[in-house]
Amino acid sequence: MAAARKQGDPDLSVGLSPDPAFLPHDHAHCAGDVLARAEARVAMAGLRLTPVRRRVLQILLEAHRALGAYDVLQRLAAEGFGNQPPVAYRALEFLVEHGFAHRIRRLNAFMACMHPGEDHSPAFLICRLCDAVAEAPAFPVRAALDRAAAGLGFVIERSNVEALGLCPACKTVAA
Amino acid sequence: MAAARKQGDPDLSVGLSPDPAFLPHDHAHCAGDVLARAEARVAMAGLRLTPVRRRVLQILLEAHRALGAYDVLQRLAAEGFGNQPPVAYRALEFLVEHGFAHRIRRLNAFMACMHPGEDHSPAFLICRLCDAVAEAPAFPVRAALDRAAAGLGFVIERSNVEALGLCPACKTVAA
DNA sequence: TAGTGTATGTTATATCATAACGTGTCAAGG
DNA sequence: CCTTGACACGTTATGATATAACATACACTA
Repeated sequence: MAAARKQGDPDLSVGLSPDPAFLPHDHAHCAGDVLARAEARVAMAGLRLTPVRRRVLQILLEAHRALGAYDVLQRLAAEGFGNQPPVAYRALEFLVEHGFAHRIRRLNAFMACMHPGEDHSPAFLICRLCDAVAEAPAFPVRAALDRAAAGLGFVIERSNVEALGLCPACKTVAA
Repeated sequence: MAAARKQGDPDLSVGLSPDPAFLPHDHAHCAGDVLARAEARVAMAGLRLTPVRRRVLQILLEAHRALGAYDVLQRLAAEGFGNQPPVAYRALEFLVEHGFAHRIRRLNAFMACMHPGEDHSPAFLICRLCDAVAEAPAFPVRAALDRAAAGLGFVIERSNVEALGLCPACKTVAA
């Protein structure tokens, strides 16, 4: 499914391109620059950004919102890559594993990381009306979480913070 | 699947009953008292804790760990309730909706809330080895999250914080 | 009693995800 | 050169999770 729709709704996503970040920003930066930095980081780490993986990252960057694995797969297939689920899942797993993308569990979807290599305890703000997802800086959140975990003797390795609510635009409309 | 196992693993869950909270605690309190308080809260709120819903809550309390919807369903069916997925999903949805249970997305599972009516911005600490889940107090986490969201003009309605790592017991074993 | 709202039971299907295996590619070492 | 081993990709098949849609039952009340 397209992450931005409920099951059963028609897929209006192609050509719509709503901007899912809540504040105006330089979209060119989002795609081009992030991809360039990803290439650099991959080289540094001795990883392989293969054609499928690169293309999946591009797809996520271009969509600029959370996409389901099958959405990604559909686009891959249309370009001559494999058309079976594992192709998409494997590429997505690689990207998530190495911090180039994030998995949004509430939406069963994936989105490109907008700050690869930086910060990295992201919190996701998901609009329940338009399904836009913003990646909020969340160092303080992670710090508080670490303290809570420490109190129970738990060691955190990865954390996922997802908040559901209303983005500025939908908040206004709904009011 | 049982939330405590990977796909394909045999289901050893029946009769095992490992204690998923990381610190010693009064188990009787977990089940009996929590259920009693749930009954009270339901009455206050004008909700209906029907037989299926009550039984699902009991099942979650007894299991004392995260259970998949199909695990719950299996137990319901064995007791003469409906044996189709919606029966379990609807009851679970009710419980989650009203704060009697939580959905652990990383495990595709559900667990009883151990502090119904209190605090309620829980953070879940999930052990990657034994799949035990602890519900950590997370007021500071939620506060930090609210601040981050406010900076983007986003209004949080519900939040879900899940951390993956090692519980005290597994940390020791793995060392 | 008839009507209304809510919950449950059931059928069917949609959606998400992975196991398992074969094939291709490429670089390292013989 | 040519083998070997690691890794990624393509494909088949299936498993696991979740919901739409409709039928039935039950409680309340007008």
